[in-house]
Amino acid sequence: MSVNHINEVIWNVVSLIPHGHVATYGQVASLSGYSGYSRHVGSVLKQLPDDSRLPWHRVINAQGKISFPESSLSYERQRKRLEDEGVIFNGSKISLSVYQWAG
DNA sequence: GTTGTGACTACCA
DNA sequence: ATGGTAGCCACAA
Repeated sequence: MSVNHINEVIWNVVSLIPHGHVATYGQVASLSGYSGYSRHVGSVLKQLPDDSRLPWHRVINAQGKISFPESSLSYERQRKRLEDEGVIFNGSKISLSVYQWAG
């Protein structure tokens, strides 16, 4: 499979994450049909333009946290977007109830 | 071909 | 809970 295809399915899966919900990099990779490509998911999101309409902020790591240092601006940006959607944070971790959205 | 790197994970002490 | 470590896979030097 070409890399183009991988990116396309990843974009598609990310776009399907419902408002107010989140998915892990691993989940996105698996649902895209590319289990084990979690790191690549992060790579794809990193390359998105700032004006992208993709809900990249709904993708978090397996620890239920945002994959940015809490001191960073990126962290603040992602966290604010999630909280604006009603996602609850327990410290730096996200409430478990929002994990189930597919399957 | 090798090495280092990353918005990752699972496992183990 | 937390830090270290070893897999993981694509990509750029």
